Amino acid sequence: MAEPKENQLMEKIVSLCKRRGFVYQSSEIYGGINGFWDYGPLGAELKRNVKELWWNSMTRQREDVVGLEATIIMSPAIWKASGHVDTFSDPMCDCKKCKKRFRADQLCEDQGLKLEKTPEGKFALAAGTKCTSCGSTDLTEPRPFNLMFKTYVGPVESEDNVAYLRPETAQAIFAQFKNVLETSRQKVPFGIAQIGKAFRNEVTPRNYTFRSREFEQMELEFFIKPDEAIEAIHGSVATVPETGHPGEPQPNWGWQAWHRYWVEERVRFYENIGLSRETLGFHVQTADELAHYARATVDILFKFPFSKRDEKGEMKGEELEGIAARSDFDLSQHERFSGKPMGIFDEELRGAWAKLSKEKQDELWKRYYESRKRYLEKSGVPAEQASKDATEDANGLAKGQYIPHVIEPSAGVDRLILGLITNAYTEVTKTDDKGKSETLVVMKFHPRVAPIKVGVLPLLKNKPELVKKAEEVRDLLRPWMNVFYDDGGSIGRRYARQDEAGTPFCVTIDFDTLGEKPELKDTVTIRHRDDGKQERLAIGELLNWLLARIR
RNA sequence: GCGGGCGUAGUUCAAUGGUAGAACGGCAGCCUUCCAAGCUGCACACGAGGGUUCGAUUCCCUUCGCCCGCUCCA
Repeated sequence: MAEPKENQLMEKIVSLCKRRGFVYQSSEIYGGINGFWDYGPLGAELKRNVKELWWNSMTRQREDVVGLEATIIMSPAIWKASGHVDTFSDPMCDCKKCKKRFRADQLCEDQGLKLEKTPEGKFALAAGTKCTSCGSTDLTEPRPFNLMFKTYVGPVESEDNVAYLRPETAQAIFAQFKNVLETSRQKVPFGIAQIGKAFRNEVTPRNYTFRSREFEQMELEFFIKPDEAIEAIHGSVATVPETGHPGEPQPNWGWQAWHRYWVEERVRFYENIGLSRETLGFHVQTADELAHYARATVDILFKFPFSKRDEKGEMKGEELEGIAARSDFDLSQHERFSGKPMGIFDEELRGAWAKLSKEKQDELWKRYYESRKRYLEKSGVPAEQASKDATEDANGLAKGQYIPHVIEPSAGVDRLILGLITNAYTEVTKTDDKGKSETLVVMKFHPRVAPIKVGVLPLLKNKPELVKKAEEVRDLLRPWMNVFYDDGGSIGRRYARQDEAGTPFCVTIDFDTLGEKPELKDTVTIRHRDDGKQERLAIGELLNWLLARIR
């Protein structure tokens, strides 16, 4: 019962987005292209506002985060180190009888067999592998399914110059970590933020712009000291409450406190742009969901109209952002694959270490050694080499050297835009004196993200004095915000148009503005989008009044 | 990628083997002293390609796209 209703809502939202110029299908005049979407005039403003708010709150308003803008195409070696070349290309095969599709490696494993590799490097199913659905052995050859978009650098298309469009922005940050550290005069703990396009050749793009093949990410990699270093310097690692914001960062925070901190910082961000806590959901990844290198991941979810309900009728929502504690995995991988040291030297740690008791030194040494050894072994380093390398790493720690750990809040911009749009969508049914009712749409965006901040409207179009004054007000506000001037049709129609665009305020220039009532000369009507209420304000106060509400 | 459904103005819909109408919206003009008022006029569509046919938007095939389910989602 609820299902068609939710689809209808989504359809209405899709129509509105097209009709008002928030979102269009990419390449529409050629029939479209699956998984790609364009933003129209209003959508482009909305998205720009969101990205600017993120960038501003993440970098400019903080002492400890700096920005980066890296290329989309990078050395393919980066994707080998990150694991994407391996994990993003699963061999798949189909059952020719019942048309089911399987991951070839899982299918073999389920039957106690092993996926084989031919000498040419192709995959082959083990003899006798059956379809787990219908039992048929008539299966297609396993075909690699690469989720990364591939291209060639240079005019010659050969395997030697294959490159990939980045499937995430994060890796560039790790790859440039040393450069940023050198040039920014930052010290751990600090972060590097980046906004940019990423590409994934999804099997099935679905749910409007939610899962698309080209999308934008806002990612922060926040580098912290390993807990063993914190303990060496401060005696112990701080514990913070499991819920709520832990407050201002403290020097004795370990990864758990930082992780907690970033989850709450991110929730604050969403609240600040109009997504209340009630519209959000949280998913704490369980041990078996976590990637092997991750210590913890909390997903921030948003309840979309297409989100499913569970058996209990509860809606969890879909992921807007994941905040992952990724240990020192990423930098370690790049150190191993590039051969370039990714560790840093911590003067404070070296000094503190020397003052520790032998017992404490041994304990911390041992713990660091174990965690490095675990990483190396899981990454395929032979046991003997792993323990040798881990010993070296632990000896390094004693001299003040370590590879920073990382907390990664990684958000999808386009998902957030869709969340803001569905969250803003409101229908208002009005009945006039004649009993005729109609449903109007009001897009209740937070003024901070609204594409148009203010509509400037002369009450009547055919009175040149009103038009002239309105144009003056428009020009007064225009350097400060996105203003929309409209003199077409009745004033009510123009209000309705701005409601659909989500414009929080409209300024109307009327005869009192011109001095019909002398005491009201040079004042205007301000009309509020969400309740239609009006107030009167002097033009001289207008700019500051608006700025206070849109910032 | 598989199965099912669907593609007609910007949007929502209608009709038809003889090349299409409406409502709303848009634009222009008139009018209009605060919430999609009114009048006049204008523009705009059969997703694409092929086939059958004297003739295809309509029937058939292919393709692209959208929706639902499966699959996938580092």
